[in-house]
Amino acid sequence: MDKSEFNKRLGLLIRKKRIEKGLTQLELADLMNLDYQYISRIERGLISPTLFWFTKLSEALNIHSSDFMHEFEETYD
Amino acid sequence: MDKSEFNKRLGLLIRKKRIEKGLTQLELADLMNLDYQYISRIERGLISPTLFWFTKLSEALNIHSSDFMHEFEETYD
DNA sequence: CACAAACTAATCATATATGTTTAGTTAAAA
DNA sequence: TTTTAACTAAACATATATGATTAGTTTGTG
Repeated sequence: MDKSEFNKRLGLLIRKKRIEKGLTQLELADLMNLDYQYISRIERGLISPTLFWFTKLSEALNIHSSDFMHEFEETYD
Repeated sequence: MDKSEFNKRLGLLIRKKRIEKGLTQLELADLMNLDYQYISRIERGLISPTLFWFTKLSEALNIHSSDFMHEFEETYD
């Protein structure tokens, strides 16, 4: 899978999880101490977060990053 | 955990996994189509790879990235 | 010791992630 | 329809990830 498709699929899953938790982009961004435009870019697949930020994002969504990764892997099996 | 400590712990685990698989930094880098100095920097904790490259790295090491993350989480519980 | 493979370190370049601001769009609610 | 919250989009800046080269160090092996 190329980077572009990877990022798009990742963004869709992150958006799904955020909405399931009832959070806005702004609220999620506040939990991570960064700006919500960053969340918007991730969800639209424009960027691939570093592993450090992916872990912070998982914590903010109350999901183990390993579980998050597992669910993500299932989206392209 | 701050970014610096996060990266150091991640680097140590990646190095451990690479050596368990009997790969040199160069061989691992070749599997990922990038230069081995990049692997060196990750293992020394100088950088945090993007999620995309972390996934590629996991594939090259024949480990599910979710399992990799799970083992990583255990290093700081 | 000598030799070679593996790795570190430093530097410089480029690509991409991240920070910030502003304007515009969408969707829901009054 | 008007208003507002939520979001997208685009531009610009800075920080960091990634690419590449070169020199030096470590480590194992003869």
